[in-house]
Amino acid sequence: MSLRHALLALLAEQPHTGYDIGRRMHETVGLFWTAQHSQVYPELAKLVGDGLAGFESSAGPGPKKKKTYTITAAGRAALRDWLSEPAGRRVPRDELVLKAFASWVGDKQLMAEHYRAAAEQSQRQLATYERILAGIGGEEALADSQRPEFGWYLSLQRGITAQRALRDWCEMVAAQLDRAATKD
Amino acid sequence: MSLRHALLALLAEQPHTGYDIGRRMHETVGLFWTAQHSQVYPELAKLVGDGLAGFESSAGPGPKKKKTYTITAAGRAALRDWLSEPAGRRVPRDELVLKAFASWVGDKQLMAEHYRAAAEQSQRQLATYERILAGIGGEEALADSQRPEFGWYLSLQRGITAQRALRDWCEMVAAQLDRAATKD
DNA sequence: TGTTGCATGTAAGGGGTTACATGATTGA
DNA sequence: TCAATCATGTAACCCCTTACATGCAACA
Repeated sequence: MSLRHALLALLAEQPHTGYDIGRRMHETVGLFWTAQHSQVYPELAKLVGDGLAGFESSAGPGPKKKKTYTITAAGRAALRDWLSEPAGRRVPRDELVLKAFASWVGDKQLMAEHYRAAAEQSQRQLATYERILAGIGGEEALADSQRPEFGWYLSLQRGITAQRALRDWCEMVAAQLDRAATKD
Repeated sequence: MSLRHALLALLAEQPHTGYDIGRRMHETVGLFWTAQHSQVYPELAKLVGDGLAGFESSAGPGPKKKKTYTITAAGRAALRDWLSEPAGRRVPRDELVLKAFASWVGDKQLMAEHYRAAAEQSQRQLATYERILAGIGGEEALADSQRPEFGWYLSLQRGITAQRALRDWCEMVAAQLDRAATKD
């Protein structure tokens, strides 16, 4: 139910092609939502069917025409309505936590390495987010709450603080698993 | 693919009924994985089919017999194998972040209230985790890495630090939205 | 010549949620 | 008497991932 709102949010900023949306979701802000292009294309078609988006066709590089989608007034209104409702909380499903929960059964040495690797990956992701944040001007992005940068700042902050917490936890787990491995 | 390992992890601790597993997942450690009973029952049956679990029937309160599932040696081995593989990272899908991203379009005052409410809910969840942690003896749980409490400690720490980060971020967002609302 | 990027779609299958269905015991 | 708790299962549907399918342009 939220993918359509993610699309509307991106279209509210500026017109996009389906390909563009899929790419942006994966490259830059995989922090708030992601979708495969196979999911994006049908959903964009539905948005048009519901009058929430429109598109313009132009010559594409492949056999199919390139479609550039734009949000409509109705789309903007739908987005505002959705923003007025409280967000639905869904339970987290994280394999890292699940494996930590079961770690008393497993090989401590081996698992410690995995958590150290996870901490490093988290660190890299963190660096990416910080680079993007610097790119939009850091705290200056908060100056005008009517501009997209305001939203970027808030969601990037979430990505940064969440990755920091994840990285620190992974390092703690790795340390505890190491300690347990050497004690045996 | 991970639900079966979540079930194995719970069965490794002690025998459970399907109902029991569903309840525990929702009440206590909804922090690492959750599942509806409609998903748990068929998966337990599959585990038995694969020789990873066994069960004993006894008289139940309803029309059906009560089944108490136990992990087998093969189940324990499968769990250990799975723990030796690195965890698959999946992208987070969080409506709170998505709405923050789009907040420049929405009603700031209204949204600020939602984020404050989310912060409070997060605070309550945090308190629950801390209570459970105290129940298993806090850091003493780390003493023996061969006992389930070791895993409980690690995963509860994840829940606690993640909820703290979420709560703080929600409060920051609420404050920024408030500031934006009064400036208009 | 082979790979990457741009660009759009369909199909199959897995995982998960919600709803349907049954029924005894205990406590308010 | 009504609701909650224990207890097990099935069915329909939605969301998402992976794979299939096409094809031009630019670059190495």
